[in-house]
Order: sequence, then structure tokens, then C-alpha cells
Amino acid sequence: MRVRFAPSPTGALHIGGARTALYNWLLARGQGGTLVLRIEDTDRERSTPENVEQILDALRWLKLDWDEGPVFQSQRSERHREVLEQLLSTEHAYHSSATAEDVKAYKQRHGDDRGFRGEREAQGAVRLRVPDEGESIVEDVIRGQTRFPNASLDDPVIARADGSPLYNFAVAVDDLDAGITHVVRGEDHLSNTPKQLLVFEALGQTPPVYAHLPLLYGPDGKKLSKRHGAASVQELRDAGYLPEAVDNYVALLGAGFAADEEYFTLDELAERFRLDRVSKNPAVFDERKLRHMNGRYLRELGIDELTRRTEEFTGRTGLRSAVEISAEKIQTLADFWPLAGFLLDGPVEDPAAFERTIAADGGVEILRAAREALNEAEPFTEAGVEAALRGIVERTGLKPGKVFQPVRVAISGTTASPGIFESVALLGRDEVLTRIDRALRRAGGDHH
RNA sequence: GCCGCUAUCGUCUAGGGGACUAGGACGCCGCCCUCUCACGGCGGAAACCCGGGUUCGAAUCCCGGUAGCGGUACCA
Repeated sequence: MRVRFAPSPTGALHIGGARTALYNWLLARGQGGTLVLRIEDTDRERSTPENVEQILDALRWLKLDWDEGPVFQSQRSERHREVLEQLLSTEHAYHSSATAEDVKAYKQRHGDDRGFRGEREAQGAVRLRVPDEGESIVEDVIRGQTRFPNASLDDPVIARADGSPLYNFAVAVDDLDAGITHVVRGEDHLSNTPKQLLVFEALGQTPPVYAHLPLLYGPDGKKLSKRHGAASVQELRDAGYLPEAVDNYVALLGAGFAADEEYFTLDELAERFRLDRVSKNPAVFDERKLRHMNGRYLRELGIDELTRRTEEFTGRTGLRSAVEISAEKIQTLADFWPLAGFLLDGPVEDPAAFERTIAADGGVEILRAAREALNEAEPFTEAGVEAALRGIVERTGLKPGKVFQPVRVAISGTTASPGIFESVALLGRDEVLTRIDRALRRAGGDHH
């Protein structure tokens, strides 16, 4: 089995493209086959070396490796020219200068459902001669037989007047030469498959097995794009998602696994993946479910690994303790800093939080009491801090939250943080007292 | 226009003629846990596009309609 994947080399690896890549990978790995990468690089504007490298980088981040390639179409022009000549000489193809207008006029005369058939000319673009009778049948693993009447198919242009080959021709030749047995790609290619089939037929060769994946949409049912937030693998990565979670979530979008289990490693996915089980209907990419999954993956990493990745993501070091007390409160790597950054860089600015807690009734008194208790807390550990602060709760009879929130705001600047005892203990006595004093000064009228 | 694909809770899905009072997950709502935010636990609301057939019996098979999507380039 030789599986071929051809990402569109536009720089960003679209999430739909990532799923296609993943399914190709799962198919090849699950069956012990070979995964071949093909790059369509004829569009110099989009397929720059930098863009191609970005795609490869995104694939590597997803842990999707390949066995052969990338094979670039542009490196094969010699071969394409050769096959073109063969088709021309066997009259499976012909030169034609017919334009789009000519095609339209032809349909006007023969009916909308009649495909264009051109006249053989001395020069012009090269068109493939499509039989007038019969049908081209795509044996699709996912959809079953899909029949396209040949009569309604235009003779497709397979090479420009300058001899350069077009996609539907080049890809067929490349797949043939590479001995590709399985082509798994997006459904947007389904209607073009008959053209590729016809090339194989004209060459007297057997086409590969095709499987067309349903497309991926955004929450509004439209094609997934930047408007929907993250639309590419690179954007997911920047948003703090883990490759494990992205692989797992994306695989679920149409893989047709039993629904009682949802968490799988790449190897488990490869083991279970069945091409003929893949869903036929398009799926909507739901980032909320990805977030949920990501949170679980994050916590399964363990503190050491989570720390490593968080430090890599934030570009900071010395995060272990902060990560430890934040782990169960974040869903993405990007959630970490807003929640726990105050532990390293000081309180954040959130005037509303200050007003509601410290500046509010009794806030200053509570902070003074907390300062006193923490000044004497011994030892200054999580347990020691808890005992000290709970002592205030008991003495005053106030609700725990009423006592803890002012302290939280004093040390973090805002109302959401890791556990208060853990945070206070981690900061250390000196730093906590300093921050409380600063908050008291700001509340005004304090003499410390 | 023409050719083609698709159609189960808001979303991802299970289901492949009786096991369906249609199951799970995310999200949502309520309760519990609780120092905030979360995590976790328990419970709840929530779907077979419409119409015909076939059959003793249809979410499941067939046909039609409708809707969505894709293709229809000297793009990929």
C-alpha cells in the first residue's frame, strides 16, 4: 500500500488539510504502508519555499511523518511532456484553441448537459478526448460508486498552449509513476476525479483507490476560515493547544469510531482507523470541544512535561511551582499566563476588582488582619498559610470568600487565581506582605 | 444552468429493518464540592429535513421534494 498526501502549499495548514493529512497517516501507519508526500508547486505565488516549509513544519508539529518525498510537481515536467506526447500521438488528446466562450457556445447549441467536444487543430492548448458514451465510475471507498456520465463532461484541458501541464493531468501521471495505491483527499476533488480516471484509462493503466473526505465547516456552516478564529494548525498552536489534543479531536471529526470512547493516542487511532468507516457528511469544527479535550491532555501530561511545554510556549523559565498550582485551572497553554503570571511579574491591573473587594466595606480591615496573621504564620507553607487565614474566618465569623478575596486581589491584582493558600505560600512571606502593604496604601489612609 | 455529494440533539457522533422510551461526548441548565476561577460528581432539557413507497415492522431500504455543499478555469 502506497498512500499519497498532497497538502496545498499555501503556507498555512488548514485544519481540514490537517485532518486529511492525519487520515492519510493513519491509513498508512495502520496498514504498514508507505506515505508519500506530493507538492503541487506550479503556482509560484503561493508555493514559495517558505510556504512549503511552513506546511512541513505544521505536519511535524502534529507528529505526522512521511516516508517519501516531498515530491515536487515542477521537478517532473520532463516526464509530463513525454506522456503528453504519447497521448497526442495515440489521439487520446488533441490541440485546440477553443476558449471558454467557445465552450459556452457549444453548450448553447448542443444542450447544457452535453460536454464540450473540440476539433483537432495544429496548435493551442491540449485537451483530453472524452468518450461520448458510457460513464466514468469513481470507486470511492467512503461513498461507494459514484457515476459521472461521460457525455456531460467537457474535454478537459490537460496542458496549456505553452505545453505546461495542468493539475488533473499531472497528478494522475505522478500518482501512476509513484505507484500510488490510495488517494485520500477532500470532497472538493470528487468531481474532478473522472478527469484523472480518464487519463489513467487513456494510458491503459489502473487508477488508485480513491476516498473523498467530507469537508470541514466553521460554526456558521460556511467553509472554515480566519473569521472563525483558528482555522489553521499554526493558529491552534499559537492558541496554546497541544498537538496530541489536536490530532485526537480532528481525528474524531468523521472517523466513525464508536462513541463510547473518545481519547486516543496516534497509535491507537491508527489501530482503529478504517477508511470505509469514515463519515460522508461534512463536520463543523467546534473549538469548545477541542478546548475541553486539550484541558484533559494538559493534565495528563504530568507536572514536569507540562512545565516544559509551558516554558516553551511562554518563553519563560522557572515556572514549575506556578504550573503545579495552575494545572487544573487551565485548558490551553495560553491560559497559564493570564492566570498565574502575577506570581512572577507582580499583580495585574484590574481596578474593578480592587473596588469590589479591597475598597469595599471592610476590605481594608480584613487586609490588615490578614497582614498580621501572615506576618506570624509559621511555618509559611500552604498548611501554615491556610491555618492563619482560616483563623481570621473563625474570629470574625465572616464567610471564607469575604476574607480570601481581598487577599487574592492584593497579591494577584484580580479575582481569579490559583488557590489562595498555594499562591500565598509560593510567593513567600516578604513578597506577600509587600503586596498587601501596597494594596493598603492604595486604598488610602493607611500609615504603614 | 449542468454534473455530483450530503442530510440523527446547538455541535461531533453511535445506529447499518425489530435490541430505540434513539445511546455517548462538547456546550447549555440545575444541584453537590468549594477561597475566586476551574476541575470533579450527580441530575436535566435537547435530534431521526419533508412527502411518498417497500415491509408484519423503517432513523435504518427505494423514489421524489427541499436544503446545504462541491465541481463545472489554458487554478490547484
